[in-house]
Amino acid sequence: MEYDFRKIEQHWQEAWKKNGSYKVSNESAKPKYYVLDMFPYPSGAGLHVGHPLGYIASDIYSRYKRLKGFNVLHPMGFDSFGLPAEQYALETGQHPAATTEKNIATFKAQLDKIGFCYDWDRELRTSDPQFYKWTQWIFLQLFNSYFCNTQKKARPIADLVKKYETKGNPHFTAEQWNAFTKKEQEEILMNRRLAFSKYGEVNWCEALGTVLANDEIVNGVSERGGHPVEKKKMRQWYLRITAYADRLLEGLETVEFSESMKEMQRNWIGKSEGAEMEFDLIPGPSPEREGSRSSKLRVYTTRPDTIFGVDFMVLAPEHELVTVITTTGQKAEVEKYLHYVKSRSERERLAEAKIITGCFTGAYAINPFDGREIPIWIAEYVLAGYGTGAIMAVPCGDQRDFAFAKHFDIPITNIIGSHYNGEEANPTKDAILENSGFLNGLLMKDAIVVAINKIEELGIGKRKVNYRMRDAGFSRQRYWGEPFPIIWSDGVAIPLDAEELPLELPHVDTYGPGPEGEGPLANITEWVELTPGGEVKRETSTMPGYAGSSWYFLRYMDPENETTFCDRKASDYWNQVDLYIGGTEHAVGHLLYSRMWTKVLFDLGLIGFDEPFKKLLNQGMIQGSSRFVYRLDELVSNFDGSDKIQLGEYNFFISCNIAMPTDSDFDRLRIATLINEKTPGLLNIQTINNYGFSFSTLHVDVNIVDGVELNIEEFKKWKSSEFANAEFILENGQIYLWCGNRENEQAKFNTVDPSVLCEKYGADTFRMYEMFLGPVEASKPWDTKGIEGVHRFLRKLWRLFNEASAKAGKI
RNA sequence: GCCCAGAUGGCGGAAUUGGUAGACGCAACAGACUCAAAAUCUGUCGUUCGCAAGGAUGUGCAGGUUCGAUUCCUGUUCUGGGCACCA
Repeated sequence: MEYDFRKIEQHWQEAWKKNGSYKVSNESAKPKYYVLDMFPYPSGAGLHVGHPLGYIASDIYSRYKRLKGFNVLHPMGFDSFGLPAEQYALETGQHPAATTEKNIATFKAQLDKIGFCYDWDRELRTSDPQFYKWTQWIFLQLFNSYFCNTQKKARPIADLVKKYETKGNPHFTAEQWNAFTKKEQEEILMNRRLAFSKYGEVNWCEALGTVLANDEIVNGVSERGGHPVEKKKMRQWYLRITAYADRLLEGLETVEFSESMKEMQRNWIGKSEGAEMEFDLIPGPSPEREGSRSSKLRVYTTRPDTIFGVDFMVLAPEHELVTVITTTGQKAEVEKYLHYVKSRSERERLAEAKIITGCFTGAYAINPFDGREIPIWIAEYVLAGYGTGAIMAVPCGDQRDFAFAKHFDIPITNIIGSHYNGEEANPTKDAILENSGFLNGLLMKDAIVVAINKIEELGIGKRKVNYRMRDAGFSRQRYWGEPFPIIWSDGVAIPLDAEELPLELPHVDTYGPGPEGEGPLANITEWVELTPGGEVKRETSTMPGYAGSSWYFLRYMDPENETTFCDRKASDYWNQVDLYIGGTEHAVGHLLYSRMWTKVLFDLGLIGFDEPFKKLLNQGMIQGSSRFVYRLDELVSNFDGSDKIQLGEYNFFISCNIAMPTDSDFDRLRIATLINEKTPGLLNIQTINNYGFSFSTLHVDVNIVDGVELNIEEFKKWKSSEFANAEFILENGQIYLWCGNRENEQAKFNTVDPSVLCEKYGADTFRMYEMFLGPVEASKPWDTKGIEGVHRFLRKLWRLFNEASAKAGKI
């Protein structure tokens, strides 16, 4: 009996649909199991073979658990708000809703071909008003909550107001609070809300016309497109994720994520424990310093044990004390340096991190333990935004301090004896301290605590924990996102009532930015201005891409509910996602945000668990295996390169091993001879050895390649017959191609549409082949060739089974 | 520089409470069917010595523990990923 996969698969896919085989109920006596895929952004390019890897793995596991007697929730939906759709709208004028709708249809058709067991009745889209109604609602919960530092959890802001009204706080009494104007009170409350608004320096990207989050910037340029990013002051919304830093760290102990994933999150949070301490400044003769409010310098250090090794102080150039302490003598010098720093973009600063720059202020600080006078410098390598923006430099123990001291000839004190060799700093904690006053003879590890205790005892500093993570920017100057349910009146943010949700995204005619860097919504005056003249107006930013994805896993549990985001009964039943599968690229973005939202919802008693994902599996990337063809570019004289003959226009394509033999230099004479066979007399064979060839490599569409052999006929037709007149220098009658692994990208012509493979070999072959490539977690190159073997295997299996059944008289 | 993960045939990769290394697939080679090719089927397939039977050797490298190590320990090299003036 023939293995007619088309008939089999079509029959069953129809049967599943007709019978609603994969419809899941929230009422079941069976134990539950929740398997979730990171939902895709429905891009215009459709699915490629890299997408389904995780989906197939989760689908197989869902089916397995179902057969094992579990009630399995295995839904799919679309992360349909986002920048690309808007970019496309800007370019083509089509409404993002329309293109998104079309893209989703393509995705669903492709997914259906692969035979997944999703319960499509639970499908959701983040751009659907019935979905983002609840994204807005949760935003309001964040807005109306604060983080209680005593209970270490979120509580309604009303509790805080009550406390202020009756007891006040260290900065004001209850009476003072009650006497504040509404606006003043709101400003104070804004400092505590979990979703809050403030003027802040944001990463503004001119080219994209939007503000970017820290994790959307790589090496000072935008992750998408590599555009320059600059600092700009704007009123922005933020999520107070830093309040949850400790709980986000602790929570990692309770979940099954890969060690590297946990490590990435820990690095991002960047917790460090140390001490903040104050140094007296030497009162000098400079008249400019008279009347300055502070004569202390506060630094942050994780190594208070090295206090006797401090040879200089460094302030960030932006530090407020810089202008205060600079002496008359150094003033010109410092101003010159500050000017230089300002002229450098973030990008240059990062790129040229190795260049040591700095400037002496002329001022000194006093070491409280030995009275030494310590020169104070300013330098770029100290960041204004971390710690106190000032450090105590210990050159014998810190490499950067060491390099700085060497560069500016600052004498170095050795406090670690033979552990320091004078050649480089040694950051050890295992040395016995010397030249260290009351710490002499102590092991550094032990001295840390001794030093902190002493510092606290003397009242010159205290223990302090620092985090690298900043509060998450939550505003985007964009159209295609959730509108904020916020109205501004006299500078006070007023939340909409829950009954007014969803605040639907209005239609716009143009997607270009509004005035002063605002989003496109700012252009719709009639929507923005709620009173004539705009005294009362709507917030015009929209929420970022991670808003919807921070809680979507809850909505799948109860997708139709019109009265709440997710019924407590449903979330108690389905509880955490038992298995979450997706790519590593969301390690610090999506995963941290959804973990935070979950904790807030838990704190407010809206759900019963505080970690969203119990087990996380990161599927590896399937690298597109790109194919390149060699094209002859030019002939260059060996002697001075002055004599060039351009050959690009002839479109000579050369087989891989002739152009780039692995074991020897290429054979000029042979190539020249072959070329002259095609175009007689083009090259002078006699002098050919005085020349060198140069080649370029072109990406070839992998769909017109059989393994490493080019399909020449198809190639001539490719790209609207751009290479119709090309000449081919063959090897064994073939053009062999060079292979390289690249990311799957349309521009590199290395994407394979899974539907095509399902059509040709069947979904079962395709699914099985993806699993055969190796462990799901590993990254691996895609090679369509091996799929044949899996297909043969299934055919053999089918035949064996049917023959055996026939013999047993069962068929 | 720091952190994490990994290294097994020509290739993707199996195999761990420590017990026959190389499952399954790809590629390659040989055979069957065919006028022929494709498709399909059968067989061989780590390296090495041997006509063969059989032997030696072999899981990045160097050691160690053990009756026995791909598996455990120490050191080391390389590869991939992440972070990086974070005091």
